[in-house]
Amino acid sequence: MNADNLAGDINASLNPEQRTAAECIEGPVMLVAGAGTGKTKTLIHRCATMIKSGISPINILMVTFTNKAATEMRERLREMVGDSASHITAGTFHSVVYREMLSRYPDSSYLAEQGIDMANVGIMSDADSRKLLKESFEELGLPAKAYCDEHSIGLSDLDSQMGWARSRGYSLAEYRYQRVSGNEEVNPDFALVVEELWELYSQKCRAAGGIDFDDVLVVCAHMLEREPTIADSLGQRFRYLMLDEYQDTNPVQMRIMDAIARQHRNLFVVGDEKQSIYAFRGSDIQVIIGFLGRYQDAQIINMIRNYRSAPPVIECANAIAAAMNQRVPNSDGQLLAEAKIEPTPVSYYEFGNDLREASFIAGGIAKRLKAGVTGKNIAVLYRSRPIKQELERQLIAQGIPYLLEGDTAFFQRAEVRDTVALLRFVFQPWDNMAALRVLGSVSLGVSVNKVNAGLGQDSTVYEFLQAESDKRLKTTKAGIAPRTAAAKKVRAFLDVVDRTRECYEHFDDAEVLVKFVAEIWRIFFLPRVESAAKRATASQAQESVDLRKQNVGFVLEQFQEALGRGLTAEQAIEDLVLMAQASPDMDEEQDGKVRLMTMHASKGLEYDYLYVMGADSESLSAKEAEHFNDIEENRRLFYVAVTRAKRELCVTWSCQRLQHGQTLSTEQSPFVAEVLQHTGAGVVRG
DNA sequence: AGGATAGGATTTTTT
DNA sequence: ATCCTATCCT
Ligand SMILES: Nc1ncnc2c1ncn2[C@@H]1O[C@H](COP(=O)(O)OP(=O)(O)OP(=O)(O)O)[C@@H](O)[C@H]1O
Ligand SMILES: [Mg+2]
Repeated sequence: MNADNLAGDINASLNPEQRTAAECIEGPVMLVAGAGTGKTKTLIHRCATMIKSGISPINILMVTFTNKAATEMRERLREMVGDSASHITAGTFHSVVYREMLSRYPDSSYLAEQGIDMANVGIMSDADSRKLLKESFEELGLPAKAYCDEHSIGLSDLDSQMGWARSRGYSLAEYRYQRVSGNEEVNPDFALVVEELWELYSQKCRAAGGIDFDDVLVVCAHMLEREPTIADSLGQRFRYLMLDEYQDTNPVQMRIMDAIARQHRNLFVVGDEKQSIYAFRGSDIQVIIGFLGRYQDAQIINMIRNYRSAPPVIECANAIAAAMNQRVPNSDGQLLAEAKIEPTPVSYYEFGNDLREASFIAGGIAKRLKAGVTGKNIAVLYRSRPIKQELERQLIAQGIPYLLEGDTAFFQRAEVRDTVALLRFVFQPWDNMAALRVLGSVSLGVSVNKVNAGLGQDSTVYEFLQAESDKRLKTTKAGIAPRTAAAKKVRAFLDVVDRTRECYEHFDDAEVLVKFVAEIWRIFFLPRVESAAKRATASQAQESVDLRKQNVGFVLEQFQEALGRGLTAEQAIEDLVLMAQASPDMDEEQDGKVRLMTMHASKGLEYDYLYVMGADSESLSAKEAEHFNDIEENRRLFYVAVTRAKRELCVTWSCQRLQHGQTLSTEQSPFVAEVLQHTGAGVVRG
């Protein structure tokens, strides 16, 4: 079949390299190119080309870095090919692996061996796993504790080691093996403590009926490698694999994709090694750098034409790229400016303190808005969230509407987590984590400590509560004694929980179901919220109760909406846990709001007017110079940040700023210095 | 059950 | 400096 005839018109807006990539659909292909060269655009066109040429969308798997990116892909694809776009599988590694891989092969012998029964296991939220990890840490044996004290090792050190090992695909057994077999990379005493923690933690996860985010991927990788028939069956379903942001893939994710592509080898990856910025979370730049080694017949397509940014921005980006040391071979990493945008020089501003810096930026934004620029076309990027504090104050003071992109505060709120826990408890009574959280937030006369003390192995909190609800008063009279007060309360609670679940099992009415859950919350959770609010001042109190009610209502609305889309209750809960759901301010009018986000969160996005703030030597450099990669990664982060700009770019920093209540003296970031030297640009002192 | 208080953390993420 | 949490106390 000739792709040109069928797809020629849809790819008319592509340049020759992009077209080659979009129309080369068999075999391994890597599209590796700098920022703004149209990688993501090409990916979407390639998908559209395949569908137009007769490939069934159900055979296409597209993996993106965030849920939001997946939604946007599907949306843009729909514009090109219509409703068949909704039949492709698009999502993050975690959601795709959990839903389409682990859940689809519950009879896998590997899963059975690992004691994972997909019918009674749920994906655990980050907060849940952190809680279990902390408990495990406290239960470490005395020698381990002594070792930690002596070497001032904290939970975070052990956690990041565990995270690193699992991002590399190690199971506990394999991690232990590499210590026993004398791998020198990790201190064996340290590794021993990690193993002990890991063991305790896995037991707790199993007892809680939870599988954590890391394990979703590790377990899947092992399952596919141990049972190639499963990998091949997935390969038959997903005949075409596509991955965006390949530079931030970790080795387990790589193994999963390689396993599925084993037979057909139709693997299309897209990325830019100069934008690899998630190593702290296990991503490995070597995955993209080593692609050609793993697929020696792969077609490699490079692109250097940037269609996003004005020439001065490109000059700045090129200067940063020129200083990089970890590069894909056969390219100098330099971009050519193709966008027809009137050039405005990049400006670099140094301020005496963070206050002046913030008010300069707020003032600049106000000017642009006045000139008619829409808020959503302006963004401010920073390395870490505290950097933006002063700016937020200024924006509020000046009445400039803004939006924190990538903010998850909503899902961290107590009442939101309570509501999710309640949903989990209602529809997955075996979920002990959820049950315990519910128990801690309602007043049933049964404390969490009591349950923990009385809970036997292999029994659920639900069963424990059932037993509690049948406790009788001691009585000398014959006949059945009445229930204790606590037992009555527990009984009442379980009754309504059971009735709700039965309603779900027997009727298909999401609205009634959600009304039931809302009612449970009102009866059992609200009183505690109200009494807590009483202690605050009267006006604040009512506001906070109302806000909480609203938030609970919002979560339930999302849940109902997910059920309405045909998802099961379990899947709708997964959506909430994976935070694939919207947060409440998403249905407000957003276009007028200026965007504030971390540099990490800005990956893949673009804005007409861009401020990169806090570009100082403390935030944006390598503090621990012994880690060569940290320098490289921070430089890449700066590269990602500046390459978001379309028209104008302004880089700012201040010589003094407040950190943890103390004044911190800083100077310009070394990466800024590199750019200034390379481009000959000057600094304005504001 | 709920309040007070001491102690700890305080990049980057949302999967 | 400030916020959060765990723990102890009432
Ligand atoms: N051939 C082209 N002609 C005109 N505009 C293009 C072309 N290719 C891409 N663009 C535009 O350039 C911009 C950047 O494209 P895209 O986001 O796909 O780049 P990218 O390589 O994925 O960038 P990043 O590395 O930042 O993710 C978009 O606005 C896109 O519409
Ligand atoms: Mg992109």
